[in-house]
Amino acid sequence: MPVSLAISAKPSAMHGAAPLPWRASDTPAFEMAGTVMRFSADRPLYAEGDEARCFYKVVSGVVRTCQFLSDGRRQIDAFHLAGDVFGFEAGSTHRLAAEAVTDCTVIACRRRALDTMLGGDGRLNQWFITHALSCMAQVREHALLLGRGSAAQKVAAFLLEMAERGDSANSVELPMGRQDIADYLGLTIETVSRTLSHMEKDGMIRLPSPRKVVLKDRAALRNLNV
Amino acid sequence: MPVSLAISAKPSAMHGAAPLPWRASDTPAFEMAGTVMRFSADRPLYAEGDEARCFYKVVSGVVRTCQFLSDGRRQIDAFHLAGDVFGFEAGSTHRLAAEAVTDCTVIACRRRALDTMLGGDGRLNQWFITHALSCMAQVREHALLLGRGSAAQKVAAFLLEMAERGDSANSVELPMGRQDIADYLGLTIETVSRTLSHMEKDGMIRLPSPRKVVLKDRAALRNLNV
DNA sequence: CGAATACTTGATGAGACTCAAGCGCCGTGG
DNA sequence: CCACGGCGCTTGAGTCTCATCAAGTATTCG
Repeated sequence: MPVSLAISAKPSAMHGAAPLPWRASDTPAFEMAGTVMRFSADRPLYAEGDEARCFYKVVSGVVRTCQFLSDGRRQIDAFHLAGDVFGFEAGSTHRLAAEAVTDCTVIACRRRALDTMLGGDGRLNQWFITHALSCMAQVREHALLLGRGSAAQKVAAFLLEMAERGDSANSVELPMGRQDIADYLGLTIETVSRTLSHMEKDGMIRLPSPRKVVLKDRAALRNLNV
Repeated sequence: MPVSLAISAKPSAMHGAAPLPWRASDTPAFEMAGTVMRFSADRPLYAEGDEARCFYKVVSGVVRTCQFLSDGRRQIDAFHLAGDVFGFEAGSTHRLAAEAVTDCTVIACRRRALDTMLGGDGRLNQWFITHALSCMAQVREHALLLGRGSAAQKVAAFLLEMAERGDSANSVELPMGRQDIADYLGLTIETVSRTLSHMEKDGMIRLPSPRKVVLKDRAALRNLNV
């Protein structure tokens, strides 16, 4: 079931709320053949170490890429929303597992097909190089947050990121649970929960329901930034 | 003073001691014109925000890439040793500052020259894409260490990395001071120092001098790993 | 309605940071 | 040659943040 896979302008990860070095106009208007696949919430798309035959573009829903630590903890590397591309690897295997956060639809694209194209199409090359470098900047941002940020800084950065990636309204619907947030930020669910409660008490946010956050004072959240 | 800039097989950063998805045989045997430059210890090569006209390859000595945080702390992103390439950016400016750790010699290569070549040479494209993805994997590794590792895990990983990147002998000569190590690992100098002392007491390492470390029990160090 | 799941809240403790002092090395100057 | 000062590193004591352990509440779903 080959389907058009327009590679979008949006970078593939949610690593940083920082302004991205990325413009819609930078994106070449190329398309690639792919296969539509559906996954229901919490199903794996692929596991750590699986052969990296495909990379993916999210059509709808949310996907997380993550790795499992020797002590059983899990580090979520990124959340991938509609339009994001993920699963492109340097080596022959996936270094990160990918799992559906919500029910989702993705387009899978054979990597070999891309490899053959990469010799020829200049714009395609440019796009992938820029995409890779762009992702790297985001990973760095995330690394900084993980390594240097306090719990409050982490949660604030996360909320601002989610707001920015959504319709950027003040009301944010979180597609993932507390455990996912904690594993993304390198915290425990208790600390995430406490930090959110504390922010509500301080008037920075409102929590009409666990999954819904209203940003009341973006400036205050931003001021926490690393 | 144009000089040959053979892009080496070694990835450009010291982000993880993990086996790299990278073979010497993968490297295209292309060369590029560059300019030799020398810097003495602690001198900046470029600052955060500088226009990214060039990228660099280390000939000798050590360079660090880092960013400064709003509270005055510094995060070292990577140490670049002889053969490493760094300073290649997605956008038009350097997101990270680069500074000489020791006296060093680098080859600077104009980025524009590369951009024009990227349209044509397939292998060159491949190399850069792979290089970028490879670096990303290392940044991820570093992010994991920063976010999830204990002080002992961080220091152990750092020592193993340094050993692996050097001649891989058990005796490692550290080119940087404690503050650099601390800023690389997201710790304080006191914690780095204490951790090293503790490891010596436990018989994992020996410290003949502050800058010299002898790995006595690599397995024990590795067992600390995240 | 009841059970399971997700989330919140509280009490306690471990690990790393901060502040502060002390050590050792090296270069300078008397 | 030795005294001095500066710098990098080490060590110690107290504090703070976040993880852990443990209930308790809310929400969903059978």
